[in-house]
Amino acid sequence: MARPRKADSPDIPNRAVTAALSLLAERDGPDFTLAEVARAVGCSVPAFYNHFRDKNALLRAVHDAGFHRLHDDKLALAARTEGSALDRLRAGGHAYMAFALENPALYRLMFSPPPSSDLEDGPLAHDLGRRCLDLLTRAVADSQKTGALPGQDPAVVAFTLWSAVHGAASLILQDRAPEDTASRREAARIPVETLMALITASL
Amino acid sequence: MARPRKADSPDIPNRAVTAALSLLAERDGPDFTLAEVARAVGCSVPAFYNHFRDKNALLRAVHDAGFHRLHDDKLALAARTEGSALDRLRAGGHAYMAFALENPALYRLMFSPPPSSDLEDGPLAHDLGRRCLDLLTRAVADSQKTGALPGQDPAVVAFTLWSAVHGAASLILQDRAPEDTASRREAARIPVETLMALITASL
DNA sequence: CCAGATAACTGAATGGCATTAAATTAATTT
DNA sequence: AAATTAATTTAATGCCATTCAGTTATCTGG
Repeated sequence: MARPRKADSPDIPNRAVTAALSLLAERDGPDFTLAEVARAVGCSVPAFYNHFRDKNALLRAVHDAGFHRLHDDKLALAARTEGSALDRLRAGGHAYMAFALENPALYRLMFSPPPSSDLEDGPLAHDLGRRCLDLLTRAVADSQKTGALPGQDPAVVAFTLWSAVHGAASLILQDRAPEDTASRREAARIPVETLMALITASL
Repeated sequence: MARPRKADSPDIPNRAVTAALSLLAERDGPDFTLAEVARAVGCSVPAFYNHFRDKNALLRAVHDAGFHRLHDDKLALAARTEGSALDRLRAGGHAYMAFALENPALYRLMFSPPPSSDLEDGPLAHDLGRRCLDLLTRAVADSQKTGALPGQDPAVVAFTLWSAVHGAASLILQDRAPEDTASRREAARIPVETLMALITASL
């Protein structure tokens, strides 16, 4: 099916994803039109359909690209940071919030996954999110070795912490943080520190 | 502007909201068409525009109705439950998760608010969510009187807890809970209990 | 009860946008 | 170089929100 294209061929799929990422970054809303993507890529709209089943397929590709970025650019970096296990947990939390605030539209897309009209749904998307969660689970397990969170299942704690930072990011991006927080950056810092305080209180 | 209508008039706005709530409950996706709403209400599509500026205005009304339900049917009830402050906190958490699981499409709409093409944006929507958050803040403050969470700002803790349950609900509705949880109900129970364990550990 | 004003309603456009269809061009194979 | 296949394009098609122009119902004051 995927006949090799001419070497200097525009490589429409990658360029479409890149263009969509740019459009998401420019606008605040998650809505761009296929015509815009096609114009940015330099092809006509129907040509797009030779590379993606439909618009949702593109959105899902962008969704996956977002998780790759989150994992590689932020979380993996934070996990490699010097310091105690709890420090890495804190760094990961702040890195996560920073990613959400820097890429609001992309973040929203990553967590309002477009309906998969495709049969092979779960595998990749699931694995990508899973890899991010695994990073977190490991940090939790390491923290437990230092005495924190005694007797808890690290996977359960990791999911709860992920829920908390995701929920906070989601609410802040909707301007639903308490109105007395001066800036989004501050609103994003507070829940992470509060969670860390809860965790250290269990020592 | 709002000329009083004939007494037996169909009261299109309320019926439209009710119809939209039904459609959201039936379908899983958040997408219904104005024609469907109009048919359920028993009027033509353009008649709809005499009562709502546009479709987003209806979505915002449904959004608000969702917060009313959440507050009145669930959270206020849980806040009145017998038991210690921590028990009420736990009951509120479970009630919140139950609401999300029972009304998935409505819940998603409540937390992906449609763009407000209306100038008077924030007040009501904000106040409704705020009232829910206030309930939670009060429960946290009461819990602190019994020695939990010493030295923390109750408003900050409340927002963090809300973030956590909202994030968990959001992830579970996307089938992003760890795949080893047997059912959604169980997946919804676990994060609330984990948070309660963290809180009681601070005693 | 009636004439005029005003609001609510309806069927028929309009227009944006995703998706398809039919036809054309380019590339690859033999 | 002819034939097969893939990639692309222009021109539909269709769904749906929104708007128009005209019509009917309701209310007001005489």
